[in-house]
Amino acid sequence: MKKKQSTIVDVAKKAGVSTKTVSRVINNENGVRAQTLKKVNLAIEQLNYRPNVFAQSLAGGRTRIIGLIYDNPNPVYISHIMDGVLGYCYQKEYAVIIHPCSLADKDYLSVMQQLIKKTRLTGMILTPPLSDSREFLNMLQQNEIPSVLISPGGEKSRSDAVITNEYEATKEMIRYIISKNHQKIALIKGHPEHVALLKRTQGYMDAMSEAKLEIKSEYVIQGYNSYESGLECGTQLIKLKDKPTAIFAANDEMASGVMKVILDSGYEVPKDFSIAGFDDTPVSQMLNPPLSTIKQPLEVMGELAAKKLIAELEGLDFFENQKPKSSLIIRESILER
Amino acid sequence: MKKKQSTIVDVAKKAGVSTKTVSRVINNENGVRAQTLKKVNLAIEQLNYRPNVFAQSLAGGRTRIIGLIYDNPNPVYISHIMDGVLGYCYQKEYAVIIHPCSLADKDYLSVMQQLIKKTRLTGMILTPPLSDSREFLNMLQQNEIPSVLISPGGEKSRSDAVITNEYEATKEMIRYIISKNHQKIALIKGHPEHVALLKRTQGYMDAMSEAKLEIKSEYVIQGYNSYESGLECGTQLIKLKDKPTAIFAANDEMASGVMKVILDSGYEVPKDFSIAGFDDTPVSQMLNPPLSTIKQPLEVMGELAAKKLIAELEGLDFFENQKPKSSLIIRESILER
DNA sequence: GCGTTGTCTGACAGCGCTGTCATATTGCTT
DNA sequence: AAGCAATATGACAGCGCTGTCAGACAACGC
Repeated sequence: MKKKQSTIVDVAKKAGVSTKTVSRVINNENGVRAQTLKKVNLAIEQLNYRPNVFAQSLAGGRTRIIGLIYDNPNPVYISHIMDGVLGYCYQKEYAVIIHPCSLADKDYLSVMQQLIKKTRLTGMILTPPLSDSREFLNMLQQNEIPSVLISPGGEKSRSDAVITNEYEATKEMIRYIISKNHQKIALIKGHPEHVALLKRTQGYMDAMSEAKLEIKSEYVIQGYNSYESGLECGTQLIKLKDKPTAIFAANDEMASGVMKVILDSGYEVPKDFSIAGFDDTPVSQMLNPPLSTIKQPLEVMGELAAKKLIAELEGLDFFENQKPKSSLIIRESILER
Repeated sequence: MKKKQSTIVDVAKKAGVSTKTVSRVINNENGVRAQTLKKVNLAIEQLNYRPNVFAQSLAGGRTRIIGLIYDNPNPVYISHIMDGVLGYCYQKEYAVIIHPCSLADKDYLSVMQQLIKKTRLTGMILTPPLSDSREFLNMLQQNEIPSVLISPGGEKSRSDAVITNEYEATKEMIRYIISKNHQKIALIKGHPEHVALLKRTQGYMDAMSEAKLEIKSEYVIQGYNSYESGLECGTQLIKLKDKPTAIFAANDEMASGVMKVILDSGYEVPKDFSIAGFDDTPVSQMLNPPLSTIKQPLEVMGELAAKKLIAELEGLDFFENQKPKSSLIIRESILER
């Protein structure tokens, strides 16, 4: 006795309507009388009916597949985002195609275009730094693929973006450091091509100005997001005559590089230098001393992105006015002077 | 002028055969004359034809979707496995559904069963510790879902598993430590429910025996894979009268916990204690001192798993007799005595 | 009451492919 | 050369759904 999945025909029969009407119901089309709606929904429930996605896609010419595209060397980052996206999509019966994409690859655009053709996906979620590639966005527009951007750096806020209070959080962190009587605070900037990280820079700048602290140009160093880059920047910093007493790095990797250099040079953290990072990667907890950092609610952000995208795909309005909040994680790497 | 995707009918016309024959060609069915095969393939190429997966699934009743299921707190681990799986599946035009699954969840089995029904996937790849759940495997068998297991701990080698030389690699690491004149080497065992990690334990045991070194029972401690667990185990170890001089932990998290405790207690690494871990998580490089560890070729393993699964799904024989090799990463956490 | 909108609902074709089964073709045997 | 099995190919229905369009029905004004 095989339990076969029931089909739209079964539901139609049971409800005493045509299959088309059932179709209308499952697609939330309007123009179905309330009474009919109820009948159909009842039948659906009783039969535990679930539309066959493949038939839907075949007939409708529109799939329920969205792409999650990333070019991020940090697996922890995307894996959390992913959790959020997957959770919501699963419940909404959308499939997710996860795909890497390297901006460094000359013809990444055509690769992506192929992906779209091949998988026939109907929407995309882009993580930084992809979310700042104008070309990419244009390509999507040309292909009529709706998209949602996670933490785009760009100008003004757009409805199709998920952003957090990175700027404010950074500011708060710098303020916290200042409150510990630090005045000479250095900044290691994020990769110049990751526009999103500019907000971190901006947060630093503004917090410093607010406190009327001088921003010495030699305290602001261009980093490139990697541990190695942190190593280099740290080296520069400790060579300075007038050394900073605290260092904020735009991500944890760089912060841990800086810490390493400092420790290796015989200085102590946080006694000689206080350090803070950004991201709350697992490393930050395990560093010695544990690193103070900023944690973004990545899973929530992923979920929100999925919500926005699916709402758009289904032609629904979507308002979620609160933006996910990052929070300070204070550990032992910052000391009061 | 819209460029429509060409269909099987177009190909059939162009090649002067029936659609069914084209279908046979794209599915590698046998019973097609070489000459016909060539004609059809030519037409496919010329039209840049690509079968519509949805139509295939609808008509054939068999999807080309496989599931990658994980219950692993380490995002880095799965993300590398994932890269391997995705890469191969993309090229073979299989879709991958990635889904978490918690053994701790009482009814994870029915959740998984629902997933299968809902997504109609036809094959699964399981990562540890899922790959050791007998129940899970039974359930899959009952649902006739072929599967491939990554690093199952169990008994003998099975054709549907991807394994590495964890045992040998651990042994090698212990031998290396011994070669640095250590005799008192402690082991922090992996989570008892992760059968796969037993191989690490076994590697330690055998390397010690081979070297005719005593395995003091107080040197062998049960860990639970987390950083916190490492903290505890480390505490136990340094309280010992007769302290070990080297400590091998079954993963990097625990190793870093141990290191933290040691450092906090005023001892030095590697001067007082040498330490080694397993996994080569990003942390291991950033620790201070950097941790010696063992790196598994996770991406290769993921790819291999996908290869095996797809081969099975398509009824092909698959022989790949070499198993992916783990390698020692020697950093500064081990010192010659 | 009747016509006239406007609102619901259903019949039906067809999305692109594969399974079944019948038919055509080939190769081999004698 | 005829006969037969083995092999290769094709016709056709149908997978489960949605789009189109026409028909049924309700509501409304006069």
